Amino acid sequence: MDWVRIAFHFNELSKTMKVKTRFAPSPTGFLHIGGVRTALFCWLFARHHGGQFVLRIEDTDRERSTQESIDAILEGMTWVGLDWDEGPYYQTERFDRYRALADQLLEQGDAYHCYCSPDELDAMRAEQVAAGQNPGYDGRCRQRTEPVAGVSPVIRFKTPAAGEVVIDDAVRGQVVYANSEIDDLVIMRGDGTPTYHFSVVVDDADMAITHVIRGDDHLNNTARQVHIIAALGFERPAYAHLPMILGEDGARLSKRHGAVNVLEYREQGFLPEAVLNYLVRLGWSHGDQEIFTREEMVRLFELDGVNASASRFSPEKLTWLNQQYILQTPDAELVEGLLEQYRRLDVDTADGPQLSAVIAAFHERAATLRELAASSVYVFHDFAEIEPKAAKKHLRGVVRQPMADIREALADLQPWAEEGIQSTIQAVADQHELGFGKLGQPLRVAVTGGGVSPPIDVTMALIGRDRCLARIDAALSVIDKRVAAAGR
RNA sequence: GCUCCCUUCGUCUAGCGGUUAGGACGCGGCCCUCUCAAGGCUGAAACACGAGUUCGAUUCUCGUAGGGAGCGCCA
Repeated sequence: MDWVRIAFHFNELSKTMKVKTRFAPSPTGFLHIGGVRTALFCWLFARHHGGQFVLRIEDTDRERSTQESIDAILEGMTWVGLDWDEGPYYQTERFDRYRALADQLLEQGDAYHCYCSPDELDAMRAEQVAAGQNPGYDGRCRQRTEPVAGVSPVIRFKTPAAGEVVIDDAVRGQVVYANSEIDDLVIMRGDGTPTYHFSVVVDDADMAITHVIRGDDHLNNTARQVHIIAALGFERPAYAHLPMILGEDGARLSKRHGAVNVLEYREQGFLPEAVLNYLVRLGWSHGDQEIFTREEMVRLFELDGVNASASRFSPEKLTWLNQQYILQTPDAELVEGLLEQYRRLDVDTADGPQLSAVIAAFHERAATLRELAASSVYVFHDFAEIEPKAAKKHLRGVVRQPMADIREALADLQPWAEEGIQSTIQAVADQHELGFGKLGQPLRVAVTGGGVSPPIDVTMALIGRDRCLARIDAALSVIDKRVAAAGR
């Protein structure tokens, strides 16, 4: 069966030659989340086989390539920790090489100059579509012998007119194209720069790429590239075309789908490990396993676990995974990222408890570092006012006396620690014949300004004695005002 | 329009001829509980449709439908 043959072919390739993959983004924007998934699979495959991973910047389109984009790509790759062994290479530094090979094709008779104008080409395509044909260049300049004055010609590759191309793809199986469906594509622009189809082929060969792993939007392109490879006498790499990642609505991922720039996830308080773990499960699986360490991913990743159908991006699941990672990551490793989030919130953490203690107390109720920071601000800064709803519900006359008793006992508590705080509250509750919760919640509101926090003893231990006493005093006066108002 | 690819719960997926079709996210319920979480248990929820092949199809083949991609002097 074809499948078996293809799988065998892949295994043999991996064994006999050193595996080398590449990620080749074009610097026309930020590093896309879909691009990261592609890079991840390339990286995993290389690492799994003890091979090399190359980063190549495809910047032949000088109109749209920017240094800013290059920086964003490098920063994004670094953030998620997909390290490369070679590169980054830049295609703009290799123009001489492309020109030389284009000349070679010209001499061989596998390419020719084309003088057609854009208008002429448009008209031709319109006609073809009207006639129900697959639009494509009809090769009208193949026979031309005389240059056209004033036109700097492009170079087109001469695609075989008859026959077919067969591509063995590691995820698609065998895909066949009739050559009649493939037109003569432009390989060199009028200005002497190469086009994508030409530069990829040359670079992949020059850089000895063994496995081309890329998005399946390139599947159709592969047929044309394979012809160029043959004409140049290069060896064909193995191919694996990955399914696309769609937005939540099933449409292609784009800016309107929120965060598509990886670096935005960093800003939102996601951990790179969580992002990678989420992405690896989009189009790849290993039985029922959901959580993979980086080492596990490298050890378990294989192309035969990659499926063929497109998947949708689910922010909910990413968020869940991120929380799992926040829960599992040693507190100390979270400190740096958390500090960055406090900085964004303008929170000064100098006057407060150790951040690792804050993390330990808050991590099970925060899905992102951003949430973790935002929900713990009161540990470092006083709040402007108590949430009205929480105050109304819990700061009542009945808790005035017990709360005052607690305040008094707490003032002398030694040491200021969870156990003592807990037993103090319990003692006062017992004394007033109240359940712990009857006092815990009002205290929480007094001390945090809201109704949600870690356990009250933990929370108060973190906030510190001085702040707690002052806030309880403030709450007591809120109660007093309220009682007075009610009594009037 | 033409060519190619894809199709299991709402979503991500397991399954590789015979299963009560499994797991995860999300959603509902219960437990735990000083709040909120986390955690545990639990419930609802899927093989797009139609023909074949076969003793037997979610699984293999072919159609149909739906979705995606490509068809540039973009990558």
